Amino acid sequence: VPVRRLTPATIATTALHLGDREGAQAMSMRRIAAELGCDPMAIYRHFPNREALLDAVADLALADVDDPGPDSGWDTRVAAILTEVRATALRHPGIAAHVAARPPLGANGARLGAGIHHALAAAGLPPEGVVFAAQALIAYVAAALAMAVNAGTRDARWHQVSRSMDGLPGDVMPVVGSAEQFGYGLRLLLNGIAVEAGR
Amino acid sequence: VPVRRLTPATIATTALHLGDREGAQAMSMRRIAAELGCDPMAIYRHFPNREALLDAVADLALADVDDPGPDSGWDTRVAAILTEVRATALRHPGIAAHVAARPPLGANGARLGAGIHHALAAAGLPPEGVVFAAQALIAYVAAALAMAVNAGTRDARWHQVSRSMDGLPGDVMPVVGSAEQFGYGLRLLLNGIAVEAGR
DNA sequence: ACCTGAACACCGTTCAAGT
DNA sequence: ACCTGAACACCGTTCAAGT
Repeated sequence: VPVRRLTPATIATTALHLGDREGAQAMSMRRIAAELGCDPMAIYRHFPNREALLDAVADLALADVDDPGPDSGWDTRVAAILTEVRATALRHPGIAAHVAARPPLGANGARLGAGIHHALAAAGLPPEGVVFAAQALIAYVAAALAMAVNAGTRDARWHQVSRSMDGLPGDVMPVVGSAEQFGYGLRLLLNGIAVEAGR
Repeated sequence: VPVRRLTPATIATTALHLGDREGAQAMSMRRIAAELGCDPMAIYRHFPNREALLDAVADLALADVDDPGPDSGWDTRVAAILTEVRATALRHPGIAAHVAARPPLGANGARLGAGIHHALAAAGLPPEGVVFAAQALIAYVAAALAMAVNAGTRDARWHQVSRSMDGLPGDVMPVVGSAEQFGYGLRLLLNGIAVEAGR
Protein backbone atom coordinates (compact mmCIF):
# COMPACT_ATOMS: atom_id res chain seq x y z
CA VAL A 1 0.00 0.00 0.00
CA PRO A 2 1.86 3.09 -1.18
CA VAL A 3 1.46 6.19 0.97
CA ARG A 4 1.02 9.60 -0.62
CA ARG A 5 2.89 11.62 1.94
CA LEU A 6 4.85 10.45 4.93
CA THR A 7 3.63 11.68 8.31
CA PRO A 8 4.29 10.42 11.84
CA ALA A 9 0.73 9.05 11.86
CA THR A 10 0.97 7.07 8.63
CA ILE A 11 4.35 5.67 9.68
CA ALA A 12 3.06 4.58 13.08
CA THR A 13 -0.12 3.05 11.63
CA THR A 14 1.78 1.12 8.98
CA ALA A 15 4.28 -0.12 11.57
CA LEU A 16 1.46 -1.27 13.88
CA HIS A 17 -0.22 -3.27 11.10
CA LEU A 18 3.11 -4.75 10.02
CA GLY A 19 3.74 -5.88 13.58
CA ASP A 20 0.25 -7.34 13.88
CA ARG A 21 0.87 -9.43 10.77
CA GLU A 22 4.53 -10.40 11.18
CA GLY A 23 5.43 -10.00 14.84
CA ALA A 24 8.07 -8.15 16.81
CA GLN A 25 11.00 -9.17 14.65
CA ALA A 26 9.47 -7.30 11.71
CA MET A 27 9.65 -4.01 13.60
CA SER A 28 13.01 -2.88 12.26
CA MET A 29 13.53 0.47 10.58
CA ARG A 30 14.39 -1.29 7.36
CA ARG A 31 11.35 -3.56 7.36
CA ILE A 32 8.99 -0.72 8.24
CA ALA A 33 10.50 1.44 5.50
CA ALA A 34 10.06 -1.40 3.00
CA GLU A 35 6.41 -1.66 4.06
CA LEU A 36 6.01 2.08 3.52
CA GLY A 37 7.81 1.88 0.20
CA CYS A 38 10.33 4.48 1.27
CA ASP A 39 13.98 4.79 2.14
CA PRO A 40 14.79 3.77 5.74
CA MET A 41 16.25 7.21 6.31
CA ALA A 42 13.00 8.93 5.42
CA ILE A 43 11.58 7.78 8.75
CA TYR A 44 14.27 9.70 10.59
CA ARG A 45 12.80 12.94 9.33
CA HIS A 46 9.73 12.22 11.46
CA PHE A 47 11.21 10.37 14.44
CA PRO A 48 14.62 10.97 16.03
CA ASN A 49 15.27 7.25 16.41
CA ARG A 50 13.71 3.80 16.53
CA GLU A 51 12.72 4.03 20.18
CA ALA A 52 10.69 7.18 19.56
CA LEU A 53 8.90 5.46 16.68
CA LEU A 54 8.04 2.43 18.84
CA ASP A 55 6.79 4.79 21.56
CA ALA A 56 4.43 6.32 19.02
CA VAL A 57 3.24 2.92 17.77
CA ALA A 58 2.59 1.77 21.34
CA ASP A 59 0.66 4.91 22.14
CA LEU A 60 -1.39 4.46 18.98
CA ALA A 61 -2.38 0.96 20.08
CA LEU A 62 -3.50 2.30 23.46
CA ALA A 63 -6.07 4.53 21.77
CA ASP A 64 -8.34 1.46 21.97
CA VAL A 65 -8.27 1.44 25.78
CA ASP A 66 -11.22 3.03 27.53
CA ASP A 67 -11.15 4.74 30.88
CA PRO A 68 -14.54 3.98 32.52
CA GLY A 69 -14.19 7.23 34.43
CA PRO A 70 -14.96 8.29 37.99
CA ASP A 71 -18.50 6.87 38.15
CA SER A 72 -17.34 3.32 38.81
CA GLY A 73 -15.55 2.55 42.06
CA TRP A 74 -11.85 3.41 42.28
CA ASP A 75 -10.78 -0.24 42.27
CA THR A 76 -13.07 -1.16 39.39
CA ARG A 77 -11.68 1.74 37.43
CA VAL A 78 -8.04 0.82 38.02
CA ALA A 79 -8.67 -2.85 37.28
CA ALA A 80 -10.55 -2.02 34.08
CA ILE A 81 -7.81 0.22 32.72
CA LEU A 82 -4.96 -2.12 33.53
CA THR A 83 -6.74 -5.25 32.31
CA GLU A 84 -7.55 -3.61 29.03
CA VAL A 85 -4.01 -2.26 28.60
CA ARG A 86 -2.68 -5.78 29.01
CA ALA A 87 -5.21 -7.27 26.59
CA THR A 88 -4.65 -4.54 24.01
CA ALA A 89 -0.88 -4.93 24.09
CA LEU A 90 -1.22 -8.69 23.64
CA ARG A 91 -3.43 -8.10 20.62
CA HIS A 92 -0.48 -6.30 19.01
CA PRO A 93 2.46 -8.72 19.03
CA GLY A 94 4.73 -6.26 17.25
CA ILE A 95 4.61 -3.84 20.13
CA ALA A 96 3.74 -5.88 23.25
CA ALA A 97 7.36 -6.35 24.33
CA HIS A 98 8.01 -2.64 23.89
CA VAL A 99 5.03 -1.73 26.04
CA ALA A 100 6.33 -4.14 28.67
CA ALA A 101 9.81 -2.67 28.60
CA ARG A 102 8.76 0.96 28.51
CA PRO A 103 5.41 2.22 29.77
CA PRO A 104 3.93 4.27 26.94
CA LEU A 105 3.62 7.84 28.14
CA GLY A 106 2.41 9.54 25.01
CA ALA A 107 -1.05 11.07 24.70
CA ASN A 108 -2.96 7.88 25.47
CA GLY A 109 -0.54 6.72 28.11
CA ALA A 110 -0.94 10.07 29.85
CA ARG A 111 -4.73 9.86 29.57
CA LEU A 112 -4.81 6.41 31.19
CA GLY A 113 -2.17 7.42 33.73
CA ALA A 114 -4.33 10.36 34.74
CA GLY A 115 -7.31 8.01 35.17
CA ILE A 116 -5.28 5.78 37.47
CA HIS A 117 -4.01 8.72 39.50
CA HIS A 118 -7.52 10.09 39.95
CA ALA A 119 -8.84 6.70 41.00
CA LEU A 120 -6.09 6.35 43.60
CA ALA A 121 -6.77 9.82 44.94
CA ALA A 122 -10.45 8.88 45.17
CA ALA A 123 -9.43 5.79 47.12
CA GLY A 124 -8.06 8.08 49.79
CA LEU A 125 -4.31 7.83 49.27
CA PRO A 126 -2.24 10.92 50.05
CA PRO A 127 -0.51 12.58 47.05
CA GLU A 128 2.84 10.80 47.45
CA GLY A 129 0.98 7.53 47.88
CA VAL A 130 -0.92 8.16 44.67
CA VAL A 131 2.27 8.62 42.66
CA PHE A 132 4.02 5.64 44.25
CA ALA A 133 1.04 3.32 43.95
CA ALA A 134 0.46 4.32 40.32
CA GLN A 135 4.04 3.49 39.43
CA ALA A 136 3.77 0.17 41.24
CA LEU A 137 0.61 -0.68 39.29
CA ILE A 138 2.12 0.35 35.97
CA ALA A 139 5.27 -1.63 36.74
CA TYR A 140 3.16 -4.66 37.56
CA VAL A 141 1.23 -4.54 34.29
CA ALA A 142 4.47 -4.18 32.37
CA ALA A 143 5.96 -7.19 34.10
CA ALA A 144 2.86 -9.35 33.72
CA LEU A 145 2.85 -8.43 30.07
CA ALA A 146 6.50 -9.36 29.67
CA MET A 147 5.75 -12.75 31.21
CA ALA A 148 2.83 -13.29 28.86
CA VAL A 149 4.94 -12.35 25.85
CA ASN A 150 7.75 -14.72 26.81
CA ALA A 151 5.55 -17.52 28.09
CA GLY A 152 4.53 -19.35 24.96
CA THR A 153 8.03 -19.42 23.56
CA ARG A 154 10.30 -20.89 26.21
CA ASP A 155 9.50 -21.43 29.77
CA ALA A 156 9.47 -24.89 31.12
CA ARG A 157 11.90 -23.31 33.59
CA TRP A 158 9.04 -22.09 35.77
CA HIS A 159 7.60 -25.54 36.16
CA GLN A 160 10.93 -26.87 37.39
CA VAL A 161 11.10 -24.17 40.03
CA SER A 162 7.65 -24.81 41.41
CA ARG A 163 8.30 -28.54 41.42
CA SER A 164 11.64 -28.15 43.20
CA MET A 165 9.96 -27.27 46.47
CA ASP A 166 8.83 -29.68 49.10
CA GLY A 167 5.76 -28.90 51.10
CA LEU A 168 3.91 -27.92 47.97
CA PRO A 169 1.79 -30.28 45.94
CA GLY A 170 3.97 -31.01 42.91
CA ASP A 171 1.15 -30.77 40.46
CA VAL A 172 0.20 -27.15 40.93
CA MET A 173 1.15 -25.98 37.46
CA PRO A 174 1.56 -22.26 37.24
CA VAL A 175 0.37 -20.79 33.97
CA VAL A 176 2.95 -18.07 33.53
CA GLY A 177 1.55 -14.83 32.25
CA SER A 178 -2.02 -16.04 32.13
CA ALA A 179 -4.96 -13.71 32.60
CA GLU A 180 -5.75 -15.52 35.84
CA GLN A 181 -2.22 -14.98 37.15
CA PHE A 182 -2.44 -11.32 36.18
CA GLY A 183 -5.75 -10.88 37.95
CA TYR A 184 -4.47 -12.45 41.14
CA GLY A 185 -1.48 -10.09 41.42
CA LEU A 186 -3.67 -7.13 40.58
CA ARG A 187 -6.02 -8.07 43.40
CA LEU A 188 -3.08 -8.25 45.81
CA LEU A 189 -2.06 -4.73 44.86
CA LEU A 190 -5.60 -3.38 45.14
CA ASN A 191 -5.99 -5.09 48.52
CA GLY A 192 -2.73 -3.50 49.61
CA ILE A 193 -3.85 -0.08 48.44
CA ALA A 194 -7.11 -0.42 50.35
CA VAL A 195 -5.15 -1.24 53.51
CA GLU A 196 -2.81 1.69 52.90
CA ALA A 197 -5.74 4.05 52.39
CA GLY A 198 -7.34 2.79 55.58
CA ARG A 199 -10.48 1.40 53.99
CA VAL B 1 43.67 -12.28 31.56
CA PRO B 2 44.13 -15.37 29.40
CA VAL B 3 42.14 -18.40 30.47
CA ARG B 4 43.71 -21.83 30.44
CA ARG B 5 40.68 -23.82 29.50
CA LEU B 6 37.23 -22.59 28.60
CA THR B 7 34.42 -23.75 30.87
CA PRO B 8 30.88 -22.43 31.36
CA ALA B 9 32.01 -21.01 34.72
CA THR B 10 35.04 -19.12 33.41
CA ILE B 11 33.00 -17.73 30.53
CA ALA B 12 30.19 -16.54 32.83
CA THR B 13 32.61 -15.00 35.35
CA THR B 14 34.55 -13.15 32.67
CA ALA B 15 31.32 -11.88 31.11
CA LEU B 16 30.03 -10.66 34.49
CA HIS B 17 33.23 -8.69 35.14
CA LEU B 18 33.22 -7.27 31.64
CA GLY B 19 29.65 -6.10 32.14
CA ASP B 20 30.50 -4.56 35.52
CA ARG B 21 33.28 -2.54 33.90
CA GLU B 22 31.73 -1.62 30.56
CA GLY B 23 27.97 -1.97 30.87
CA ALA B 24 25.25 -3.80 29.03
CA GLN B 25 26.36 -2.85 25.56
CA ALA B 26 29.61 -4.76 26.10
CA MET B 27 27.71 -8.02 26.59
CA SER B 28 27.90 -9.22 23.00
CA MET B 29 29.27 -12.61 22.03
CA ARG B 30 32.09 -10.90 20.16
CA ARG B 31 33.11 -8.61 23.02
CA ILE B 32 32.97 -11.41 25.56
CA ALA B 33 35.06 -13.64 23.30
CA ALA B 34 37.61 -10.85 22.87
CA GLU B 35 37.77 -10.51 26.66
CA LEU B 36 38.34 -14.27 26.94
CA GLY B 37 40.93 -14.15 24.18
CA CYS B 38 39.07 -16.75 22.17
CA ASP B 39 37.07 -17.06 18.99
CA PRO B 40 33.40 -15.98 19.35
CA MET B 41 32.35 -19.43 18.21
CA ALA B 42 34.22 -21.14 21.01
CA ILE B 43 31.53 -19.92 23.43
CA TYR B 44 28.89 -21.84 21.50
CA ARG B 45 30.51 -25.07 22.54
CA HIS B 46 29.47 -24.30 26.11
CA PHE B 47 26.21 -22.41 25.63
CA PRO B 48 23.62 -23.00 22.93
CA ASN B 49 23.10 -19.27 22.36
CA ARG B 50 23.54 -15.82 23.82
CA GLU B 51 20.40 -15.97 25.94
CA ALA B 52 21.59 -19.10 27.70
CA LEU B 53 24.91 -17.42 28.44
CA LEU B 54 23.19 -14.36 29.92
CA ASP B 55 20.96 -16.62 32.01
CA ALA B 56 24.10 -18.18 33.46
CA VAL B 57 25.72 -14.80 34.12
CA ALA B 58 22.56 -13.57 35.86
CA ASP B 59 22.36 -16.66 38.00
CA LEU B 60 26.03 -16.26 38.93
CA ALA B 61 25.35 -12.72 40.15
CA LEU B 62 22.49 -13.98 42.31
CA ALA B 63 24.89 -16.20 44.25
CA ASP B 64 25.47 -13.10 46.41
CA VAL B 65 21.84 -12.99 47.55
CA ASP B 66 21.10 -14.53 50.95
CA ASP B 67 17.87 -16.16 51.98
CA PRO B 68 17.41 -15.31 55.69
CA GLY B 69 15.46 -18.55 56.08
CA PRO B 70 12.32 -19.50 57.95
CA ASP B 71 13.33 -18.03 61.33
CA SER B 72 12.40 -14.49 60.36
CA GLY B 73 8.76 -13.65 59.72
CA TRP B 74 7.34 -14.56 56.30
CA ASP B 75 7.06 -10.93 55.20
CA THR B 76 10.54 -10.04 56.43
CA ARG B 77 11.90 -13.01 54.53
CA VAL B 78 10.16 -12.13 51.27
CA ALA B 79 11.14 -8.46 51.54
CA ALA B 80 14.77 -9.34 52.30
CA ILE B 81 15.12 -11.65 49.32
CA LEU B 82 13.47 -9.33 46.84
CA THR B 83 15.24 -6.20 48.07
CA GLU B 84 18.60 -7.91 47.81
CA VAL B 85 17.83 -9.31 44.35
CA ARG B 86 17.09 -5.80 43.17
CA ALA B 87 20.21 -4.31 44.76
CA THR B 88 22.42 -7.11 43.44
CA ALA B 89 21.15 -6.78 39.90
CA LEU B 90 21.74 -3.03 40.00
CA ARG B 91 25.30 -3.64 41.14
CA HIS B 92 25.87 -5.51 37.86
CA PRO B 93 24.92 -3.14 35.04
CA GLY B 94 25.85 -5.65 32.38
CA ILE B 95 23.13 -8.01 33.45
CA ALA B 96 20.48 -5.90 35.23
CA ALA B 97 18.31 -5.46 32.14
CA HIS B 98 18.46 -9.16 31.44
CA VAL B 99 17.37 -10.02 34.98
CA ALA B 100 14.50 -7.58 34.55
CA ALA B 101 13.42 -9.10 31.25
CA ARG B 102 13.79 -12.70 32.28
CA PRO B 103 13.63 -13.89 35.89
CA PRO B 104 16.78 -15.97 36.43
CA LEU B 105 15.69 -19.50 37.19
CA GLY B 106 19.03 -21.26 37.35
CA ALA B 107 20.40 -22.76 40.57
CA ASN B 108 20.32 -19.51 42.56
CA GLY B 109 17.07 -18.34 41.11
CA ALA B 110 15.49 -21.65 42.09
CA ARG B 111 16.97 -21.40 45.59
CA LEU B 112 15.51 -17.91 46.12
CA GLY B 113 12.25 -18.90 44.46
CA ALA B 114 11.93 -21.78 46.90
CA GLY B 115 12.53 -19.39 49.79
CA ILE B 116 9.74 -17.14 48.59
CA HIS B 117 7.35 -20.05 48.10
CA HIS B 118 8.05 -21.36 51.58
CA ALA B 119 7.53 -17.93 53.12
CA LEU B 120 4.18 -17.57 51.34
CA ALA B 121 3.08 -21.00 52.48
CA ALA B 122 4.07 -20.00 56.01
CA ALA B 123 1.94 -16.88 55.63
CA GLY B 124 -1.05 -19.12 55.24
CA LEU B 125 -1.78 -18.94 51.52
CA PRO B 126 -3.25 -22.04 49.89
CA PRO B 127 -0.99 -23.80 47.32
CA GLU B 128 -2.42 -22.06 44.23
CA GLY B 129 -2.17 -18.75 46.04
CA VAL B 130 1.47 -19.43 46.82
CA VAL B 131 2.32 -19.97 43.16
CA PHE B 132 0.31 -16.98 41.96
CA ALA B 133 1.60 -14.62 44.63
CA ALA B 134 5.20 -15.70 44.04
CA GLN B 135 4.89 -14.94 40.34
CA ALA B 136 3.32 -11.57 41.10
CA LEU B 137 6.21 -10.72 43.44
CA ILE B 138 8.84 -11.84 40.97
CA ALA B 139 7.12 -9.90 38.20
CA TYR B 140 7.08 -6.82 40.39
CA VAL B 141 10.79 -7.00 41.18
CA ALA B 142 11.56 -7.43 37.50
CA ALA B 143 9.49 -4.39 36.59
CA ALA B 144 10.88 -2.20 39.35
CA LEU B 145 14.34 -3.21 38.20
CA ALA B 146 13.55 -2.34 34.61
CA MET B 147 12.40 1.10 35.74
CA ALA B 148 15.58 1.63 37.75
CA VAL B 149 17.72 0.59 34.79
CA ASN B 150 15.95 2.94 32.40
CA ALA B 151 15.46 5.78 34.85
CA GLY B 152 18.78 7.56 34.82
CA THR B 153 18.99 7.58 31.06
CA ARG B 154 15.78 9.04 29.74
CA ASP B 155 12.64 9.67 31.60
CA ALA B 156 11.43 13.15 32.01
CA ARG B 157 8.29 11.59 30.51
CA TRP B 158 7.12 10.47 33.93
CA HIS B 159 7.25 13.96 35.35
CA GLN B 160 5.03 15.24 32.56
CA VAL B 161 2.44 12.59 33.32
CA SER B 162 2.24 13.34 37.01
CA ARG B 163 2.09 17.06 36.30
CA SER B 164 -0.66 16.65 33.70
CA MET B 165 -3.24 15.87 36.35
CA ASP B 166 -5.32 18.31 38.24
CA GLY B 167 -6.23 17.56 41.80
CA LEU B 168 -2.65 16.61 42.55
CA PRO B 169 -0.03 19.00 43.81
CA GLY B 170 2.14 19.59 40.74
CA ASP B 171 5.37 19.38 42.62
CA VAL B 172 5.17 15.79 43.77
CA MET B 173 8.14 14.55 41.77
CA PRO B 174 8.18 10.81 41.43
CA VAL B 175 11.63 9.30 41.57
CA VAL B 176 11.17 6.53 39.05
CA GLY B 177 12.78 3.26 40.00
CA SER B 178 14.08 4.52 43.33
CA ALA B 179 14.55 2.23 46.31
CA GLU B 180 11.75 4.14 48.07
CA GLN B 181 9.38 3.58 45.16
CA PHE B 182 10.32 -0.10 45.13
CA GLY B 183 9.70 -0.46 48.84
CA TYR B 184 6.27 1.15 48.63
CA GLY B 185 5.01 -1.23 45.94
CA LEU B 186 6.48 -4.19 47.77
CA ARG B 187 4.58 -3.15 50.91
CA LEU B 188 1.36 -2.96 48.89
CA LEU B 189 1.87 -6.52 47.69
CA LEU B 190 2.73 -7.82 51.16
CA ASN B 191 -0.32 -6.01 52.60
CA GLY B 192 -2.42 -7.62 49.89
CA ILE B 193 -1.01 -11.05 50.63
CA ALA B 194 -1.76 -10.63 54.34
CA VAL B 195 -5.38 -9.77 53.47
CA GLU B 196 -5.61 -12.74 51.12
CA ALA B 197 -4.21 -15.07 53.79
CA GLY B 198 -6.70 -13.72 56.31
CA ARG B 199 -4.13 -12.31 58.72
C1' DA C 1 17.39 23.08 0.94
C1' DC C 2 15.97 18.68 0.78
C1' DC C 3 16.47 13.95 0.22
C1' DT C 4 18.71 9.61 -0.84
C1' DG C 5 21.43 5.64 -0.48
C1' DA C 6 26.04 4.13 0.19
C1' DA C 7 28.83 3.17 3.97
C1' DC C 8 30.08 2.51 8.96
C1' DA C 9 30.32 -0.14 12.78
C1' DC C 10 28.43 -3.34 14.54
C1' DC C 11 25.20 -7.81 15.64
C1' DG C 12 24.06 -13.47 16.46
C1' DT C 13 24.75 -17.53 14.20
C1' DT C 14 25.76 -21.00 10.31
C1' DC C 15 28.80 -23.76 8.06
C1' DA C 16 32.55 -25.05 5.22
C1' DA C 17 37.15 -25.45 5.41
C1' DG C 18 41.16 -26.39 7.82
C1' DT C 19 44.12 -29.07 11.33
C1' DA D 1 37.12 -35.29 15.79
C1' DC D 2 37.72 -30.88 16.97
C1' DC D 3 38.07 -26.17 16.25
C1' DT D 4 38.41 -21.91 13.69
C1' DG D 5 37.21 -17.97 11.15
C1' DA D 6 35.10 -16.54 6.97
C1' DA D 7 30.65 -15.58 5.50
C1' DC D 8 25.53 -14.84 5.87
C1' DA D 9 21.88 -12.12 6.83
C1' DC D 10 20.85 -8.86 9.18
C1' DC D 11 20.89 -4.34 12.49
C1' DG D 12 20.50 1.32 13.72
C1' DT D 13 22.47 5.34 12.29
C1' DT D 14 25.92 8.72 10.08
C1' DC D 15 27.12 11.43 6.43
C1' DA D 16 28.64 12.66 1.96
C1' DA D 17 27.01 13.02 -2.34
C1' DG D 18 23.46 14.01 -5.37
C1' DT D 19 19.24 16.80 -7.09
